[in-house]
Amino acid sequence: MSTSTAPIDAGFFARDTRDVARDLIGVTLRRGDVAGVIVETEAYRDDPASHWVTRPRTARCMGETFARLYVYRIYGVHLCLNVTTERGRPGAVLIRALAPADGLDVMRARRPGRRDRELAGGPARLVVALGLDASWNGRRFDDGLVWTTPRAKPSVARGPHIGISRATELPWRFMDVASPHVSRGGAPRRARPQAARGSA
DNA sequence: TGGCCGATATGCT
DNA sequence: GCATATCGGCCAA
Repeated sequence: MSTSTAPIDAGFFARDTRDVARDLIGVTLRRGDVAGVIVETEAYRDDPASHWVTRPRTARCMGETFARLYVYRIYGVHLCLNVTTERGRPGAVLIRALAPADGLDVMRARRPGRRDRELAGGPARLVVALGLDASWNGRRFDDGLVWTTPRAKPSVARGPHIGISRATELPWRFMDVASPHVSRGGAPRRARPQAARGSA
């Protein structure tokens, strides 16, 4: 069965980062035979937690490009996948979780001994599940990856950033309310997610 | 040049 | 729930 149709074009990313992060929920991300539905994202622009501020050299692409992959290493071992956004302003969207949709056997081979929910439910996990590495940094978003919009938009909730120590009050984390594949057990505890129609 | 910290994941208490 | 692995980038000296 096909749950996705139209491919995303580069102009999709040349918009307000929060709108891009919200609209990426439900999008299918495919690399070869492996695919997953994006169920959780985070938006970063020029807030104090953004790499545009904390790692200006490596995150230079946030300000100079849109629709390019930004892959960085964290805590020595893990890689995270972002896509740069906005024309003429710094911005990037962190892909935080996928719901596995195709190529489950390949994902299991890449992450042996993991439950299906843990295959791609986390920023570093989905990088492993898709078989990406640091060499993907700087590529065009569609160089080796296919992004397709959902036939029907899922219900999107918003909540605060997680995993960071600054600017945690910004409600720039977006997630599919119906998906059990979001990281950190789903809805945030301290601030309950709210409807995310319209950016703020 | 040294030291500190991080947009994480995992294992142990 | 909390400590820790592990390393590149960044800032202070």
